[in-house]
Amino acid sequence: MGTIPRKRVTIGDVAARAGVSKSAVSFVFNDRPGVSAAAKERILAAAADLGWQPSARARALSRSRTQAVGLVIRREPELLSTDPFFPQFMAGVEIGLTARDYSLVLHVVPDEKTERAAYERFARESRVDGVFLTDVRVGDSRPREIAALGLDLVVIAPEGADAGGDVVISMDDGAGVRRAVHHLHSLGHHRIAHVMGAPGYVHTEARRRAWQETLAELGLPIGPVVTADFTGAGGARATHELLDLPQPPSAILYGNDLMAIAGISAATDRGIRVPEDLSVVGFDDVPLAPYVVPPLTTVRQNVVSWGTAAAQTLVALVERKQAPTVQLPPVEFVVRGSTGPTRNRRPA
Amino acid sequence: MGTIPRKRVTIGDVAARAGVSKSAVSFVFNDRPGVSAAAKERILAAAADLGWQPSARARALSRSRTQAVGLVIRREPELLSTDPFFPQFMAGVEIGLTARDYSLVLHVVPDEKTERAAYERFARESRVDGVFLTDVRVGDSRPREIAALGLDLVVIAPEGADAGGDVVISMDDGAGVRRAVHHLHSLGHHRIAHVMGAPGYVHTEARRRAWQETLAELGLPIGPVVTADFTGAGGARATHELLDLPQPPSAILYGNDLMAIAGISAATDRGIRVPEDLSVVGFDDVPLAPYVVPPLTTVRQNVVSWGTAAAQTLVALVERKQAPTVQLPPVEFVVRGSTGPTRNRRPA
DNA sequence: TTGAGGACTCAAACCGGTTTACTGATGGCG
DNA sequence: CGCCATCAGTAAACCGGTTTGAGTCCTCAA
Repeated sequence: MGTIPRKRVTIGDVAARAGVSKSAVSFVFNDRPGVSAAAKERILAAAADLGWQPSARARALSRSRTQAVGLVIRREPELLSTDPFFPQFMAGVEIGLTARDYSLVLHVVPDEKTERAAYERFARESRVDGVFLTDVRVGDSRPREIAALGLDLVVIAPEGADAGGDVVISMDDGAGVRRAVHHLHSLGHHRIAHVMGAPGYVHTEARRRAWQETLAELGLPIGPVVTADFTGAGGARATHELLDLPQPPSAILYGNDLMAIAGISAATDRGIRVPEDLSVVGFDDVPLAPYVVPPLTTVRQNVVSWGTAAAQTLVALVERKQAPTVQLPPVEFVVRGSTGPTRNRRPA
Repeated sequence: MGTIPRKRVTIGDVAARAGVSKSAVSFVFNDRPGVSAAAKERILAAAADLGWQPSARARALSRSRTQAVGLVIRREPELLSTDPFFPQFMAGVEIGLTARDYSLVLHVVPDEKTERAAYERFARESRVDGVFLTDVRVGDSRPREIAALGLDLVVIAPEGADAGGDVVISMDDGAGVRRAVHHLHSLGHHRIAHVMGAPGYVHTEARRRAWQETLAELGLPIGPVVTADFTGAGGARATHELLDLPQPPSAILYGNDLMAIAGISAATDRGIRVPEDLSVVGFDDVPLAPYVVPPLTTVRQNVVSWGTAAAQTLVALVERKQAPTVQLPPVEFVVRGSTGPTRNRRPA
């Protein structure tokens, strides 16, 4: 005889098999008191036999909570596959979420309109309990909007960003920049330029500010700055602009690795050698950084750990529990071949 | 007086406001007949007034479907932020999913055990209706396992992969490789080596086979092959191995861009110039490819379109509808500066 | 005039859990 | 010994939708 067309096994089946009520099973699976050790054992055995596990669907409805959080990734197509941030961040988030049996719902959107729609959909459909917010911009209105939708929120932003009372996982972008400038200074560089990423972002601003403040502290002149956009093309353009200057810099600090690598390429095209004629520092430490010619000196941040911290914090927020205090590892500064001593020493 | 502590608005509120039953509201929101035009209008107005939208939670339970699909990303930490595949694929998936109001649930896992656990959790918790499977390996048992879990499945794999009856979105990895080999041949290259990616993957195998077959077609000797692992370190190691050969190749075709770029770096370190002494071809066209020195000749695939096709297919599968036939754009071969005519012409 | 059929509409059951209120049975204690 | 607190366990309500079955009202053909 064939197998009976097997329906999905439910909590009722488990209860029947263990000879108890549905409530008892529910209590056991939610670590609530009110079930004897013997009964608990029978219930667990029955569940194991039947291969039963509470359905997230049913649970979500009765608890009015999804056990899922959302992440909206907004990226220009050009930058989508370059950015080392999101893959690492998501890997970290995963670590923090699976430990608490949460899931991550993802939306990848191209522009602001679709981004807003994604958050609204999250809220209206009750698909997630809370969301992460990254790529914060100066004067960003999204935190308020998201809060208004009734979603719990954890913001990921550089230290010192105006958080307006939101829960923030903050990383110290400035520390890396400071180390970079000190490194260049110790190599004798005097004219240190900066190529900024896309304007408007808090982290773009934070990096520029740290660059400027460190130069001031060291008594160096505030070198030229060019605003770019985090893309390779933008980095190349900015580099040409800087090298066209009557008094070009001897070192350039870029807002990310992609621009820095494009910068090396642009310089090389002009016959300017790196690092003999020009020192280059990136930001991110993409996996390719050690393998470009010359290998890129850059700032490495532990993005995975931010993700984990952000996830733990968001889960705690959703469950109205005390958020664990997480210690984020400090930034690292990785010296490779793209920086070297300057030849044109401080002019008289 | 203060605002009344507002509860979540439900279908009942909408029904009451429109003066109809819950069923009528449900019918309207599911495009089912049986509601007069007048009633429909009142219902839509009421819903709009109240800002109501069906709750995904409740809908998932009553329909026994989540309107969400899952993607499990397994990547070694080293490769996580390098791989241009997943970000683009996810962006494409998003396009296909939002059109049908589906969501994407993501898990990023480090190894096989956690990967299996992720699929099991998807199924047991009923969190998703179907899943994508990528990075198919030779003799992969996962399609069977996933099917056994009762999840609908769409496999993304190179053409010719043994699909065992699964629904497959297949891309033609071989076409790109063939174009690359022809390109090198037309430049006069005779000894064309291949650096493979991580062994065991269907796409690693497909690329190697295409390389070999094209060489044979052109009457060229089957050059040396080295197995690597898609990482920069692996690519560098493989390159040194090839250049150490008594009769080193004049051109190397790599399994991906990261290895190719590391290969250029390794060759440069040895004083071998690219492309004068050695031509290099990558695979992927990462955004950095135009900006390394020299700019990388490589194969570009439209991964976004795979994602969209895969998403549309999976949704159709889940809903037991006819899958749309999607035409995937052909691969492109991008010639840049890392390939050039060989100096040591075909030996006598 | 009647009956069949179609168009609308609604009440109730259902999806599969969680939570609440309540019942018995113990047990500790004054 | 009597009373109250505690523990184990259950039935039923509930979460917020979808789906089914039955009922009402109209229209049209026989």
